[in-house]
Formats: sequence, C-alpha cells, structure tokens
Amino acid sequence: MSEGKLQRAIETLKDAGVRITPQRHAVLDYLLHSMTHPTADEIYKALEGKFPNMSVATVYNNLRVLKEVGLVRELTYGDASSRFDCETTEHYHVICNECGKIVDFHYPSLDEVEKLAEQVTGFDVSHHRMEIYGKCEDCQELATRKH
Amino acid sequence: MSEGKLQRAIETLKDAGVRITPQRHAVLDYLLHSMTHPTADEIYKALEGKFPNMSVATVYNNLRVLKEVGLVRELTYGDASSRFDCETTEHYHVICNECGKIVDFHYPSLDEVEKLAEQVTGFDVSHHRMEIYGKCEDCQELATRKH
DNA sequence: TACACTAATTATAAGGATTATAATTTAATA
DNA sequence: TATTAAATTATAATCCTTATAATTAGTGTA
Repeated sequence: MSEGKLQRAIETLKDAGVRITPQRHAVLDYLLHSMTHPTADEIYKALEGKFPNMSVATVYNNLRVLKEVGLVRELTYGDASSRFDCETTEHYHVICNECGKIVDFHYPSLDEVEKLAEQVTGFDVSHHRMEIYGKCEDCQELATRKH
Repeated sequence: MSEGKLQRAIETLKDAGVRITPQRHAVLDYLLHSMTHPTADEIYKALEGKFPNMSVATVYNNLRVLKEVGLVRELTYGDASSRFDCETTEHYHVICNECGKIVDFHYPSLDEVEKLAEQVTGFDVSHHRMEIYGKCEDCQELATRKH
C-alpha cells in the first residue's frame, strides 16, 4: 500500500525537477514508513547502517527539499528539536507532556477560525496549526501504579 | 492599570516562595508592559541599560521561573528563537509569514476539540495551542506597491 | 552509451540559542 | 543584624542547524 505512496512521492519530486539520489530516496522512504514523527537525528541514525558515509547535512538538506515540494511537514515544538511528518492528509497532533509521544488526531479543519481571524486582524490567512497537550494512557497508568 | 497586574504577579511569586530580585522584577515588568512577545535576547538587550552586568542566563532563569509559576507562556515557533508572553487571558496568535509580526486573537476556546481528542486518543488533555499564519496588512500593502 | 552540466553529497567548521557550572552576591526571615 | 538558601554572574559547554568548499554523481542529450 505505501509503495504506491512512495511512487507518487517520487513522481512529485521528478515533476519538481528534483533528483532522486539514494540518500534522498532513503529519507523519503523512512519517513513514509515511520509512524513516529522522527527528528533529523533519528533519521540520520536509522540510515547510517545503509549509508555509513552520509552526512547530517544531507538529512537536513533533503528534509528541506521534501518540505519545499510539500511532501513533508516540519513540526516545531518546545525546547526539543524539530520533528518531521509526511504530509498525507490534514490532521492535528496530540502530544504527551510526560514522554513526548505524538499521536495523530483527525478533526474537521477549523475554517471558521481562519475566517474570523482574517476579519479581525486583516491578515491574508494561509494556514494554521494546532496541538493538543496532555498525558497519554501509558503515562497515566504509570502514574497510578506508583501509588 | 497594569500596575495592578504587576502587584498581583508579585503576590503570585511570593506565594510560590520565589524571591523578588531587581532583575526578576525588571523582566516581569518588561513582559507585562510589552506588546510584542519578545525573545529572551530582546529582553536582555532592553534591560542592559538598567542592569549592565546582568547575564543572559539570568534572563533565561527568570523566564523559566515565571513560566513554572504560570505567569508567562513560552511560544515556540519555527526556526526562530522562543518568544515569551504574559499569561493574561486565554488567546491565540496570528503570525505574519513575511515579517514575523504576532497579533493576539481572541476566540472562544475550543473545548469540543479537547473533548474529542480525549475520547479518540485516551489522553488526559491539559491544554492546546493554535496559531494562525498569513500575511499581515502591512506586508500585503508592500506587495501591491511593488507592482 | 558516453558526455556535459548542474545539483547533491560529504566533511568540516561556524552559528545561534539555550543550559550547565562554580564562585560570588543577595533577598528574606528570625 | 546574622544566617541561609536562592539568585546572579561569567564563562564554558551543549545541542541543533546551517554555511562552505571540494568532490561525487544524477539526468537529459548527442
């Protein structure tokens, strides 16, 4: 199933005039198969088996390119480093305050919020982001077990 | 008017057992009177006239303390540095893609989103954040003037 | 298939934001 | 005023990310 996604993503890259290098392919493939919204470093470490000479800069460069083409989204949170997410369908993220786990959350896009913001501020609104924070089930369980 | 706010904030700090040092007082005062959601460095630079020997670490330390007590919120955006905002009333931010300007935007809090997220993910939700991005009026005008 | 052109990679260094450390100073309390 | 723990300072260190320059390699064309 996600092989089709990969093929379509590669088409998108070719259409944009972006070369398909083995490293770029691997980063894209890893992100498409990853469910964990990895950081650049996690991607780097995950691929160093296959590409022992790959530079961290390559990971960052490719993430930038994939972002520019619209295949990947960058998630910037608190004090930690950025995480990267394959732009599939529009969705929000629920983040655990304790362990940092990120869970996808689908919700009808908040168009009316964007509209109101345009009216009130005079901005020409392009998009919005939203994250919901809380304690995940695992961490809730851990907390109760301690008592 | 905001003198009352300052007094109340200082009470909050005292109740939490936090010492009121001149530097801490100045950081708090600056944030309360600031409309621009400043970065740590901006605060540092703004106060170096009054405190020529103040360390950047002091600014960061105080921002952390103010955050822990709940008086200040940290806003983390894309690639830039964090910005800090006095937690007054609940509100959202509209951010200009071009110049980075941040405008406050009031909207009835999205309780139903939090509720649904709890049901779907099993999280114990504590809060959420949302930012709306677009082009501000000034930058729109600049763009049209160029043509 | 080979060539040429340009983009991508690599290795390294540099940059900026934030935090850690240790010594000194100071606010708050009795 | 003396005491004590917390806050400040100065500095160095850390982490994430980007810039640079040289080398390598993808891709369209002959």
